[in-house]
Amino acid sequence: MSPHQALIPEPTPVDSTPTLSPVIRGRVATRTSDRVYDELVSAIRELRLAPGASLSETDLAERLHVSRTPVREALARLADAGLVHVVPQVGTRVGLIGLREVDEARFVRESLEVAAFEVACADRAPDVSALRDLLEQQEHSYQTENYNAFFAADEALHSKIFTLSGYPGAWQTLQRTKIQLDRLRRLALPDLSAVRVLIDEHRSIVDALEAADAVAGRALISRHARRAIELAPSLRAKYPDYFTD
Amino acid sequence: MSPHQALIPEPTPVDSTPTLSPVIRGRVATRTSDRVYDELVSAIRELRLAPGASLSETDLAERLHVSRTPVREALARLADAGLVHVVPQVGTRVGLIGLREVDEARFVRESLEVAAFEVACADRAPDVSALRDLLEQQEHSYQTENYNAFFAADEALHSKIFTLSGYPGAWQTLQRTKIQLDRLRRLALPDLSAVRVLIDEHRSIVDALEAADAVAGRALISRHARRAIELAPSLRAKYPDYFTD
DNA sequence: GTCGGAATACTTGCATACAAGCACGCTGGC
DNA sequence: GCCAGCGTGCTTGTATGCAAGTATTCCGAC
Repeated sequence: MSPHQALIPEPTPVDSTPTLSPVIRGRVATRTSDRVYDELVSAIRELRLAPGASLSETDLAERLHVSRTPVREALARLADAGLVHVVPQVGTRVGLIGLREVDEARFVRESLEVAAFEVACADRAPDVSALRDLLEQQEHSYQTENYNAFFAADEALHSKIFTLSGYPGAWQTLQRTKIQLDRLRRLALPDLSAVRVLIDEHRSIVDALEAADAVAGRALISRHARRAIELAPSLRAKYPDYFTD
Repeated sequence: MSPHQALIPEPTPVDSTPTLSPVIRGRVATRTSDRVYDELVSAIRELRLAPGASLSETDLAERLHVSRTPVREALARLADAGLVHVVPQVGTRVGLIGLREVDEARFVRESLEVAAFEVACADRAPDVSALRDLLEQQEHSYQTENYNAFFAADEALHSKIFTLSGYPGAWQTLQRTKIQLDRLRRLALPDLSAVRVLIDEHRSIVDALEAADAVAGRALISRHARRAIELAPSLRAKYPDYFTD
């Protein structure tokens, strides 16, 4: 039905301790609920769970080798974030990509990143060395066509700008609303020329930050934030079932 | 221990259907989990549950006449929002008012409201009649010293600005992070002169919006957003147990 | 062939039981 | 009097069972 197959994990036929796999993503996830939540969030963001896909608590529970309880708690948090929609006695499905929500997320992202950029400029000469390193990583990811690595370096760069502004928590806030945009970008992903454009824009933004040019940065970030959303129409034509107004 | 007594509800000695009270806050809350969540959120925001207060799932469950399951789901969502902190096998406490978090929330609020204001100015002559009505309500609340009514009208006014900007969802995003600020303001609440200042600032902001003066509005909103946070030091001196860095 | 109705299978919501772990207090020894 | 060690009680985490409701599907009547 889509190029992004693969539900969540393998059925995991045999395992020494099937229900206990406490270590996830480098950190110790003592709570099974958190493990399920992390798994579902990344699956939704990476489109391994397609927009509109039906979810069943019992199905997820046996796939993940846990009971329904932690699955339910994870789904409750996801529903709170708007990533899934739960209809009592009917079913649970992954939220569609709402074009209105996407534009609102764009607005929030643009507003916060511009503000963070200006603050970072106001403070003394910002240290952009870490940003330069991330640009190098992005170039390397571009040349090796490693989209996942590019995504990670992209996230890290934008996050770093908030760190430089002195408001790293704002990035956490932003990430909550940004997932809609992430799914859109992930849909448009296998586009090397688009990645080229993004990297060049990143470089311009870093240059403006190094020069503490708030005016230029504002325009650059504004345009950069609108990149993803301008792909929406063609993507909706290609994957009409994934979208809603 | 504090002027904000009252845990959550009354013990509710007798009731025809104790576990079933589906109607809450005007809307039908079919899910008990949602009812508990709404109750806890408002209790935390209104300081009926003090920062740092210990919560027990079993205690909450029997107070609300429900089982632990919906309480746990509500707490999971609250923990996701940073309002409570759950330590496995130890306990759950209401999150303290983190001064760093408060300043970050101020940054997010200021950034988004300034951006929304500018967008609202850019669009043709905005209709400020609803805002004028809300100003009248605030004046009335001021004269009758009805702080809760003022709070509601205050919220409505700021929300309305986002509606006028065309990004009403950004207000939802903002509310998530704004709760920290709300608690701070609630602590400083019984201060009539402060309310006077806030209303006057609101009026100036509405005037600037009607005149589509983005530059003036930016400065006004920026100052307005910093009002709450400048009360932090004295409040921390008064309620040291409620705060953290 | 088509339409209507009832039974069935599935979904989520809630309550309860059991398990594991930490903190505190009490008791015994020194 | 003080300290160490153990036990009890509390906490949250997870699993399971039951209830209520909806969608679907199958069967029968027309």
